Parts: sequence; C-alpha cells; structure tokens
Amino acid sequence: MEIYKGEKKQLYLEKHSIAHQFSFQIEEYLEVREYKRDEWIIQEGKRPDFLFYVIEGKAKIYVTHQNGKVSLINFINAHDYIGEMELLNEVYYTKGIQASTKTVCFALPFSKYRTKLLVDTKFLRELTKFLSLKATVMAGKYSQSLAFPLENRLADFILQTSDKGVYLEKHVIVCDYLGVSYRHLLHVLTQFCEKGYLQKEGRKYSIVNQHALNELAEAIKNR
Amino acid sequence: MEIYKGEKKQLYLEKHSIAHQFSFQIEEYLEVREYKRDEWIIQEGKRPDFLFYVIEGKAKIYVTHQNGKVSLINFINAHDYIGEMELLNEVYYTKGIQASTKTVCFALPFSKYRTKLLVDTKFLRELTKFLSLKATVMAGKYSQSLAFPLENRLADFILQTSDKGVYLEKHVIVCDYLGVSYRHLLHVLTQFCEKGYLQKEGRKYSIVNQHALNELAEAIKNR
DNA sequence: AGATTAATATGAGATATCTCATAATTTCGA
DNA sequence: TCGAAATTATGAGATATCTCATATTAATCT
Repeated sequence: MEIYKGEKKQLYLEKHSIAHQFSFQIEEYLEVREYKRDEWIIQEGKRPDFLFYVIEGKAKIYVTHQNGKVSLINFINAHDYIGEMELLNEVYYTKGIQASTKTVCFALPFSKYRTKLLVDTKFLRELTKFLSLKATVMAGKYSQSLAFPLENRLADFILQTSDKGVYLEKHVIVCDYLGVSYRHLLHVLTQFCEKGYLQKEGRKYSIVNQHALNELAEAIKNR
Repeated sequence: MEIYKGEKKQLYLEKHSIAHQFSFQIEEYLEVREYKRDEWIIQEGKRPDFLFYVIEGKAKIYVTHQNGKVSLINFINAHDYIGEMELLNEVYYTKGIQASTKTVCFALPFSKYRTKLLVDTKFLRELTKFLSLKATVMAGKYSQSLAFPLENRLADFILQTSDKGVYLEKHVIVCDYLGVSYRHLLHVLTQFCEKGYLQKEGRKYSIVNQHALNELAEAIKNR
C-alpha cells in the first residue's frame, strides 16, 4: 500500500473532490492511498481505522465460512464507501476486502472524524442513499440466486461484464461470484456455445446471439 | 386497514414513542394504522405516500419476477422501517409488503415530512444504522444461500423459529422463504426425522436432537 | 530459462433439487 | 354445514449442480 503525498495527493483531491458530500473540511487528515492488485484493503475480522471512499479501481468483498469455504459476496467499484459498517456499528463482523485491480481511495481516520461524521447531515444523507441502494441490490441478488438456475444469472453476468461483444472474465472468479462450481460454470458456458449464443475463441467468448442472452437475463429482472 | 383515532391512538403514541429518533415534532400528522393479516401495506410497483415504522406484528417482503415466480425476500418485524427506500430514492422499484399477522405501525406522510426528515441528523443516523444492518443481513443470506444446501439453512431456520422445542411453521411459507420447492423441503424434513433430529407429531415437529441441528446451523455462520 | 503456481479443460459418477401428478386432510367462507 | 380453497403428503422421473480425478496451458517468480 502506498500513501500519496504532495503534488500527487493534491491532484487526486482536486480531480475527485468529495467535499460536497460533507459540510465540514475533510482534507486535513485525509489520506490518498493506493492498493495494488490482490492487496487486502481490510482484513477479515479486523476492524479498520478508516472510512474509505474508492476513487478508481475495483475490489472484492469476501467472507470465510466455518467450513473454510470462501464466498465472494460482491464487487466494490469507484464511488463506493468501504468501512461504513464499522463507522456506524460498534458490533460488526468485518468482512475481507481485497483489491482486484490497482485501487486508489481516500481514507478518513475514524479517530479524527467519527464524531463529526455522525452528526453531518450531508454525509449521512449520502451514506443513507448508498446503503439503501446496497441493501436493495443485495436483496435482489438474493432472490435471484434462489429463483433462477445458473443459465439465467450467467447470461446477465456476461452481458454486464462483456465489452464490445467480447466476454473474458476469469472463470475462477466468476464461479465464486455466482456461487457455483467451476465445473458447472464451464458446463453451462459450453451449452451456450452449443446453442450458438457464444463462440469460443481461445480464452475469449464472442457474443453471437445477444438476443438469446438478453431473454435469459431479462427473466431475472424483477421489473 | 384501520386508522386509530383518539384515545387508542394516544395509547400507542405514548407506549411506543419514537420521538427520540427525531429532532422535531412528528406527532401532528402521524397516523397509527392497523393492517389485518394478509392485507397489503404496500403494493408492488406502487410508490407509497408514507414512511412506516412497525410497532407490532410481522410482515413479508415479496417481489414478483418476470416469469411470474414470486419470492419471499424477507420478514419485517417490530422496529423496522418500511418505505425508506422510496423516501430516499426518486427512482426505486417498490416491492410488495404484506402483513402476515395483525400489524400496527406509525405512518408519516411524505408530503408533510419528507424535507424535514432528509435534514434531520438524529433520524438519518437511526436510518443509516437500520440500513447498514439490513444490507449486512441480506449479504449474509445471499452468501449462505449460495454456499450451503438446504439441510444447513433449514436447521438454522428451525432453531430460530421454534418455540419450546416445537417447530410448526407452515411449509408453504418456509419453502418460499428458503427458496426451495415444497417437495424438497418435505424431503429434507423427513430426513431429519429419519436421522432422529426431529420427531413428527401431527403437523408439529419436536426437536429431539438439538445438538445435531446446532451443528448444521453453525456451519453457515461466518465467523 | 526453468520451475512453480494459477487457470483452463474435460470426463464420470454422485447428490441436491425440481417438476408433475395425484390424494388426503384441514381451514374457512357462504 | 357444505363445498371450495389451502395445506399437507407421497411417488417417480428429470435436471441442475457438485465432487473428484486428471491433463493441458498460461502466468509468475527467481
């Protein structure tokens, strides 16, 4: 992990200002941090000392079950908060958060800001929106996961993550995210190829029949 | 739906005061409402005009998928808010909320309070806590549902809902909630009986081997 | 460059879960 | 109190998904 100083720090502060989300000055004790790919921003079970706001990059939330099984719960993207659970709740089991690309974020030390943050209307309103959205998304994912087979969820995932008609996510991450075994993911991908929805080209898959995928994905959207 | 007036209303206002969650007077336009079992507090797809706070009773959140399948997403209990998503977000697909017992709640009209609520530190902090918990619970449920077979989730559900060693939830609701077919739920319940964890007595099930159920349920608790 | 690790790939058999069909029992309103 | 609707119950075959075993290829480290 690297902490930006001087000019580099100023650049980020200006270019990605979040001052409008607060009604007091936050810059004095704010750090700009860069985490490298695979670095842990927060370790599972270990309460963080900072509230993070992601500027660029992508991270993954993990939780370890008692049987040792690890679940990828969600992705974190730019403009997401991290550590807000620990800011708000005295008692909370901290989940692990790992950078999946180079990730730059602002870090606000609890020690300096906690009290101020908890009475700041602007910030609380922003946070409330963020959380309500998060809760909604999780609820949606939950009901989807129960109501539909992989076929539908994968179609949706492919459409969401593909770029210019090409899908190239890593299987290991995807099967973790969608909660299925590696074997089964490959199985369904093969089916998609056989049905002519996708065409395999080396490691990549080209979308051949977008319409078919759309139909599968549509089924899981509750309106 | 019945709106309490006069003395009955006063009684509820005093006995279940939520004044401490707000920094302004909320009583003037507040209604105390009673919904009967199976009545819809909020209809799916139809934005509510009130922020609700549940005083007593139990309700269910439903969402209808495009294929007509309906998912029970979660239970709502006393001290939960309803309609907070619509208060915060201009754009939000409203889920259906149905009372599963007689349910009494406070209803605050958006028209009178929206603006005030959105700048009230006390309220926002309460709401933020509520939402963060909700998001956490949903995330937990999500990862559980993917990582474990019904056996584990059912064991947990039985322990949570049983009273004095007796389990008597309706199967139709349970299989909906746990997202499995009726047939499979019965199948696993039968297994539990065969293994000597439960004993069937008419419609009820007595817990015979709590320890075994505990072990199954423990597996899904992360930490 | 060679060694190690991570990721991809495929087969085969086991298990969890679903769908459909059908019947008995209970609940509840007219 | 009767009949409709909801709930419980069980069987049988289909499908989704998992586990394990094993091979190949790509990425990473020294």
